[in-house]
Amino acid sequence: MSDAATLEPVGKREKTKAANRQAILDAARAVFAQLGYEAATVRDIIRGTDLASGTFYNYFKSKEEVYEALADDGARRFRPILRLSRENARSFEDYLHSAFVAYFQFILADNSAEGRPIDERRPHVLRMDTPEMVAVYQEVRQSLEEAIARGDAPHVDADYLACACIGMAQEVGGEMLRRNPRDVDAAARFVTGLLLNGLPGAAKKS
Amino acid sequence: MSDAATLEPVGKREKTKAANRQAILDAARAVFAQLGYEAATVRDIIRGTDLASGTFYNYFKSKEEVYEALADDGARRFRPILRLSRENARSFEDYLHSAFVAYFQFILADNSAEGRPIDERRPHVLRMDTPEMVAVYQEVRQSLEEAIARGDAPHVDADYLACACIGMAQEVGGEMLRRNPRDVDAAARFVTGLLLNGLPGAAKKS
DNA sequence: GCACAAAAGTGACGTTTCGTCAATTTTCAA
DNA sequence: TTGAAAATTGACGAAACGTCACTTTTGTGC
Repeated sequence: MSDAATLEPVGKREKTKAANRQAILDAARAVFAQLGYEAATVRDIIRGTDLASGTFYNYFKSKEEVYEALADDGARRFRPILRLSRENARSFEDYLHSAFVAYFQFILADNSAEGRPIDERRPHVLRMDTPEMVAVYQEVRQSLEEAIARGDAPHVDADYLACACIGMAQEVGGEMLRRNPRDVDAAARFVTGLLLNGLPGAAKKS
Repeated sequence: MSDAATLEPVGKREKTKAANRQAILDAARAVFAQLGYEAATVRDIIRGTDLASGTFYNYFKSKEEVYEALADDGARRFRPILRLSRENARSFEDYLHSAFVAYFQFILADNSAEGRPIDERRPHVLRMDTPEMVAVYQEVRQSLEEAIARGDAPHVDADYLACACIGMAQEVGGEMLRRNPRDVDAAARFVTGLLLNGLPGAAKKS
């Protein structure tokens, strides 16, 4: 019981460093939710921790960089979920559907926290340019490319297709959050149907 | 020749007021393009005009409000173009295609100005919540609803569909701008095909 | 344990930007 | 022409910024 484990933060240095960074991120999440992104200041964030103002700049250059780190965090948590969808899928349709379900559930969970309306919290949009965000994009594109190569999907422009999927996920996901009740599965079925068969595939069954 | 015309700015008051507002917007456009949105300050903007700093606040509450006004402007210019697409369309497919072409050409024109990379200019995303932006959304949704009612399109959830169209237009449009050459028509064909027939409809003709 | 060097934390400080406001100039209409 | 309303001006105090000399904490070699 003494040798294994201790895989990451060993020394006290690294442990507090990781803890401080996380404390700042947590505080930032709370502050953004409460004041909105634009109104929040670096001081507001640091006040939510027991650190001094100067310490903030040991970890991040600015409020923007904190936001990117949060986005990155989200993407990093989402990626393995997405991968699972791919591995467990029995068909291409199944993959698409479960991937969208995963994404919609993800944003649903991320937005169940209290605070002001979702839209005011963020600098308006999950930017597509942080490293982890790009990784998610690549993951999606690669899945699509493989499906095409395997013959599960027609020969389409994989980059455009990935963009289309992400764009739809974002906008339809946002609309889903605005609705009541929030029906993740219905939204996922809509998008999946639209992708596979176009408008006829998205038609309501009535 | 003396009665008609003079529909909008008559008195000198209103004329300079409109001119000042426009001067601020123009300066803001330039400053955002040059410094990026985040780095730009209210002072940077006002320095681009011959007005004093205090005057800025007679017209806008903040940098954010200026950005919204710019987005609003864009939407206001885009709306009639969109309407034309609808009126001149001979079929639903034709409508979709020309609407996407219109949008892609629009963002292409908006981004041919010099400056730093597109992504750094804006607070990341054409927000969907300014009044004119909402109007564009409504315009799209209404077109789709009419097409459905007319029987040109199947019975689908018009709100989700409008969101999907807008999301795809944004992301695919962004990707189109990143490419070289920038082929507006190809992008529009991709999206239209995807909407009408799903993946098979988006397939490359090869 | 002790001592010393490297790393990290602290908060006061000068700087920059903010938003306001009393004073001034411009416009309009009587 | 004149006076009141509207708009502009720039200086000012408040607020946030980012830095840096100094202190505290941690790791290492003796």
